[in-house]
Amino acid sequence: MQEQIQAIRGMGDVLPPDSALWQHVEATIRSVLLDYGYQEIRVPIVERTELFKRSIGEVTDIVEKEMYSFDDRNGMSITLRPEATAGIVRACMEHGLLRNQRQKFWSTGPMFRYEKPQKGRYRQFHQFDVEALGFTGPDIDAELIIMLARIWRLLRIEHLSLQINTLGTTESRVQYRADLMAYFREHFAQLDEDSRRRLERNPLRILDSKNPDLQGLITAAPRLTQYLDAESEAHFDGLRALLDDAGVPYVVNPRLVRGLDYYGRTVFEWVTDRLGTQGAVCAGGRYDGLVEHLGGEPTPAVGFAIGLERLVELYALAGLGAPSRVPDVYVVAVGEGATRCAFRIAESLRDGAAALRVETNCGGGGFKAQMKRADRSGATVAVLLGEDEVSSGTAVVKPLRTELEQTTVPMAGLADAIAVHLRSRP
RNA sequence: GUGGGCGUAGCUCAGCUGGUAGAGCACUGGAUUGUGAUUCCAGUGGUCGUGGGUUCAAGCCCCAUCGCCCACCCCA
Repeated sequence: MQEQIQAIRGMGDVLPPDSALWQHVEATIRSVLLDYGYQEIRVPIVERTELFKRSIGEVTDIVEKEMYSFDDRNGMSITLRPEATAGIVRACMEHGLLRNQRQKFWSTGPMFRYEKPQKGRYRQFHQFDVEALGFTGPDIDAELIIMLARIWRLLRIEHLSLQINTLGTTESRVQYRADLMAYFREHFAQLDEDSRRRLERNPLRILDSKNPDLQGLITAAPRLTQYLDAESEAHFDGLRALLDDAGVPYVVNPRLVRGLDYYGRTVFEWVTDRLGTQGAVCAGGRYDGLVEHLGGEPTPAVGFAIGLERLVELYALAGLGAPSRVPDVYVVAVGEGATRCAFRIAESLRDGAAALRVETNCGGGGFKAQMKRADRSGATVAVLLGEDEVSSGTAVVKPLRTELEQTTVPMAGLADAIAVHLRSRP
């Protein structure tokens, strides 16, 4: 016997009934984004490895050990995208979409990161990504966050809290970073193993440490706010004012930093405590330096990514289900003549003014078996066709959700007879 | 990458200190010959993740491997 081929580690399937949950979550998000004037952009799942190295940063975990990189047949190194921003920015530059223009884009699809899978963390995962390019002021930052709050509200998702912070400009952060590094070097002996490792590569992350032994040291560390330039401070104040006006609650978390190098000024994160340790459902921020860094004109930009697996899981926990889509009619047909008749009837009911949702029995079976299927389909009424009906040109209409009696009607009156039952649907 | 737990029918699981597998749900059929969701009866379905090893004998023990789960790390 042949070995069963399994899915690749960390790459899951979405099956019914979960797929209905995904559909609902995705449709809700898409609809809000379109309403706010964001347009869809579709970019390849594979890009040149160089793009991600340059945009995400050479010394990040993502680039160093999490990318799915391959050589293609010409020996060019290509990579399954670990995130969406790089590809979208590349596309914008390539097609001249940023020349004196502003763009509001959204995109969605799978991302790939070679990590050890656990709850809320997969090797193939899905994001909804939004990028606003060419906007400088805090208004667009606020719009993104307010828009997200609306999405959560429409999905009736609770237990999500918003944290925001500002990282200031690149210049101010460079200074802060240097001073912070110096501070932790002075207290090197007190640092744990993780923090020592972070010290050289990303000292800001030490501030994020969960180790209780370090909290005193962290509290006494230099604060980014002390380094903020006036402009960044004003930008952040502007954002907060707009969020306050909109009634979107938030917590300013001075320790909130980002794993990707290109962020500056606004950063934000929606987190939950309901999904275990991988609690970041949506994260984003400003990356004013990225376009220039990739060789384009200096272009302000801000965006976010929603982790769909995590969001769907959170939605599932709320137990709200998905809007169900059941047929109006299930056509039961026993015998070859009846089957042919059933197909004609089904199509004409679908074509009719009422545009009925019709499921036709396929796969044969007697009346009993077909009635069972009709019931399980969730249909409101069953239309029954057998030898007798075919020869007399009639059909039986049987309500499945009410106690009303079934009726036998001539073919021409079928749609009307069905309509009666659909109106009295519970 | 580091640690811990788990892997028995499609699904949820039971299987005592090792003696070659069971339940519920689902599915199929039946309870007077053309009719569902209740009830009753019967049936299909598993080389116990995979590969080795120990043993007279392994689902239960050992090793390896694949996968899942949880935490660290990181992040969506």
